[in-house]
Amino acid sequence: MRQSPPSLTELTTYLLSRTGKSARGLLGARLAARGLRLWHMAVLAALADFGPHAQRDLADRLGIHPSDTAKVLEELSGSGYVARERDPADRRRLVVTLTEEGRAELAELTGEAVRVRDEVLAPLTEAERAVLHGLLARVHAGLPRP
Amino acid sequence: MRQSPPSLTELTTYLLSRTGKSARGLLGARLAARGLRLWHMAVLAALADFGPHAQRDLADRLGIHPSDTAKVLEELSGSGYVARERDPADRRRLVVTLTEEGRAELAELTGEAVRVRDEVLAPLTEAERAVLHGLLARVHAGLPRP
DNA sequence: CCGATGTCAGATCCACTGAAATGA
DNA sequence: CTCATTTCAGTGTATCTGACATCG
Repeated sequence: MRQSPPSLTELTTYLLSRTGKSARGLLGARLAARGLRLWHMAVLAALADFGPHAQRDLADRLGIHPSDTAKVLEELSGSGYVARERDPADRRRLVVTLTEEGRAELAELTGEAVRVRDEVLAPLTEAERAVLHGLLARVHAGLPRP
Repeated sequence: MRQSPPSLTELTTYLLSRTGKSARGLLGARLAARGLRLWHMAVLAALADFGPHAQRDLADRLGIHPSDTAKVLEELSGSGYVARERDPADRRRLVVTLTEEGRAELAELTGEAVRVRDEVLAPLTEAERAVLHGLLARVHAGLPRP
């Protein structure tokens, strides 16, 4: 009686939506336990990978609405994960930098994401997980900008 | 500048979440153009696959909150896609049946889902899409019931 | 441009009503 | 047979979230 309708499970669109929602929900719950949400992690990752950003550039890169970046950064700053400083070359700009605490926290969050992956992908072998990851990476790279 | 942080794209959890959100968003937009949402499609699919249901059984199967099924069914009934009748054996129960119009509409919606799939999975070959579908189906089958 | 606040829609969930079945 | 309990459908409320608009 708990079986999903085959009319839906035949649709890759549906499977993507469902599995994605589970992954999102599980990771979100673990971040929430640390007082963070998904955007916080995305910001930390962007700073770790690409170095300091102006706020606007962060918003552009991640697709966050510019109105919402201030709050996210305010919270990250309050926890000491990022620092905001004036750009000495252009003193109008606020440059956001990842702190050591922020880098350490990102490592923790990455560990949580890995645990969520292991949970969600439990039915798959290691080799299958790698195949899935490769396919999803190509799909993701081809997605239209939001 | 629009590149996603590798720290995130290395995480299958993130890719699942992102691609899933795209799929959900694209399909949701197409359903919205027809005045429907994802739950409406799920209900039509369940009725097509498993035959008439009492409302409560529909809610159980799909994981919809029972409070929300009434509104979804009201809307589907208003469009003539489902019919509701009292169960003569238990007059509390409303038995929901898919109409011919509902079956036709479900076929249309399925077509939309296929077009969304082709759009999202554009970077993959046919064979790769089949592999992805098979992996996702196993992942989906292993997900805990919400 | 930056930051803060407000709004709006969507989803989920809980509490309650009223009708009907069930069983001690 | 009666009465308390349970089940079902339906309504409304509350909360949370994400995305966007407005204003200083």
